[in-house]
Amino acid sequence: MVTISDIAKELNLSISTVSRAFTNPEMVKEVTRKQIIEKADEMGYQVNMIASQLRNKSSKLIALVSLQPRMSWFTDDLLNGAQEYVREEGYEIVTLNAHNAKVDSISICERMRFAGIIIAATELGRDVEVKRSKMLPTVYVNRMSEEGNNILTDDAAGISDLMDYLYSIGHRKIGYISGPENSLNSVIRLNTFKKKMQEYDLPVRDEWIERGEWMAEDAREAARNILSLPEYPTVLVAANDQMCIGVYQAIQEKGLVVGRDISVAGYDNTEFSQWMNPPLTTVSLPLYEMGQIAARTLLMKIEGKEEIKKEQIVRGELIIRESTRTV
Amino acid sequence: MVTISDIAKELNLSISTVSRAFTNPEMVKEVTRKQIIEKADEMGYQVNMIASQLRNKSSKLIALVSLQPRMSWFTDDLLNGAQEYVREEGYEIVTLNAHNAKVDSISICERMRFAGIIIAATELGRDVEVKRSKMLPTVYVNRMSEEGNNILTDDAAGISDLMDYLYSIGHRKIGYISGPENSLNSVIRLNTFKKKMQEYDLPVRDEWIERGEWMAEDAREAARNILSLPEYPTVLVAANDQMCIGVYQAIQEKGLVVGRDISVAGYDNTEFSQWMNPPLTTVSLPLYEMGQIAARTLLMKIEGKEEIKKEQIVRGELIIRESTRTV
DNA sequence: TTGAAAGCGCTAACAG
DNA sequence: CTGTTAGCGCTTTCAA
Repeated sequence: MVTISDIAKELNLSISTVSRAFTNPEMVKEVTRKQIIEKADEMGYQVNMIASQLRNKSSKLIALVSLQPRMSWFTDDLLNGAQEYVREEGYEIVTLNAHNAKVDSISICERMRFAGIIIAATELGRDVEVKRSKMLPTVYVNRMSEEGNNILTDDAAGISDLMDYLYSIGHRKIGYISGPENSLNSVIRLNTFKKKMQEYDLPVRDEWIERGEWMAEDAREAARNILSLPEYPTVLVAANDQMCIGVYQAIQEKGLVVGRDISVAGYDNTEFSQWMNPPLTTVSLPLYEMGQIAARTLLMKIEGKEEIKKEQIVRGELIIRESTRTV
Repeated sequence: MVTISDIAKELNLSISTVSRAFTNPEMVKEVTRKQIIEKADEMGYQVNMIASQLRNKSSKLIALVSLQPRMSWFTDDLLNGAQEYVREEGYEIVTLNAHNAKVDSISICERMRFAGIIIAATELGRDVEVKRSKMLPTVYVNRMSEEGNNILTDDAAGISDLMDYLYSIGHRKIGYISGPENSLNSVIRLNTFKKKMQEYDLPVRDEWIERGEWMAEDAREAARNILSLPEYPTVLVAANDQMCIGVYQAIQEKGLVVGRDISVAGYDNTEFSQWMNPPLTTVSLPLYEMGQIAARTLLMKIEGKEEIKKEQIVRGELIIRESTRTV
């Protein structure tokens, strides 16, 4: 493997000059520099960041640690947002998957002396437990942590917007399929649903509230239960998009048509929601933006600049499609 | 930041003993070792892999470089397969996204002196150009490269299996919506389709062959064209699942029912294909397995063991669901 | 504008 | 079983 010393030897220069040609080019005479760069290219030289990091004690690599078995849509959009931001500042992001790891991912980040860590959890309060880093600046996305900085989505505002919209187009009989009890996102969404119902002076009917584990299958079962009642709602809200697939199935089984006979709305704006038939009304998770904010916050911590907010809450957007309609 | 020398000082030991306690524990007396480990914990010590790598010239980090703007399903399953394999061997994978990077990802891998690189391309022959690494062992997934080792999927076998199945359930009039011409996957799939038609002594009717850019919208248009013909096929095969969404839409627009009036089949077995209505018949891309093979191949290269096959072709599986039926 | 030399934290050969 | 020491490749004083 070629080193600056190899280049120096070839050119009869000192290693310091070669080093400077790369890190402080203006300190090296034009012609010498040209020579060095050329020779380096020819020899296939690449700076050894390992060595330079040991010397400088500073890394330009940020870890995005994903707590899910599959990285998928959640990490993906988050990454894009974060990436765009950090690249402007000369950093790069590498993604680690904490699921099933032999050595915990946080330790890997620490041992590699990465510049900082972004932790991404899909479910507030439910993902794998993860060691907190005492060594590296960390920000948490969709996870509450006492010590770090938390970037959260405004689930209450999201459901609130959705409910207002449904109310405004005439819905009064609203069914709800919640996520699991131990997910904070789920709890917030459900509570907001109930709160809004009270606000509208509408009864919260227990038989119209079901619960699932975020999965299509659970929701199909749940929707079947609700639809088999003597009276059922004019709209079914599910706590995430995935469950709406099951809701669509149950509705179809009953010979009804989504968006005509009964409305459906979800949450997350996952990619396939636009491809459903009919396309699903939902609330977006502002992942791209959360990624950017996470990145900005992390870089501020890394560079030890200003005081940073403990919590930043980002609002999603109501996306109206054909699965909901006026009654 | 605490170092072995800090621990050594606290304990009145030499740094070598402390170092050994971590890397060659059997060389250190039981009690001394216990002491060291305890003190290290107490002080929050984490080995500085940067320093130890500089010394050892060996890394345990493998880079998975994704060439797509979004990592999504493709990289995701690949990663899971590769991860499972390398973790057994004490390696860890970090994912880099090459899209829009300021510094090319391969250079980053080289500069960080990672152990090796897995390059993941979604489309044979179409993704971003990427520098080849002269420094690090590399394997390519779904990308042909002269120098590296290539892990490919058997598109010909996949389409072949699908066609045999369609033929066996009575289909003789088969339409095809191809992907773009400059994607090798697409070309192989299309050519296999034609070859099979000839094999069955069936005419390849040009008006029943359309082309799209892998997108649902293109395929909707394409399917509309085919369905507006005086005579149309009993089954539409699209070169990927994503396009089947558009095919479903076009069929529905015409008042027909997928799986009853006309059959549809795709390719890739992307996650949502099972959630389509009706669930889509398709051919799986064996990404998990390809990930494992890529990992195994790469580790063999890294450890310089046996001779390695230049190309490994992995066969996907025909997945029969309700979108196709006997005519 | 260039060179000599120290040192980042760690490992391993060598000596005890 | 433990300590001393050289050196991995780089950056950065300091001196020329």
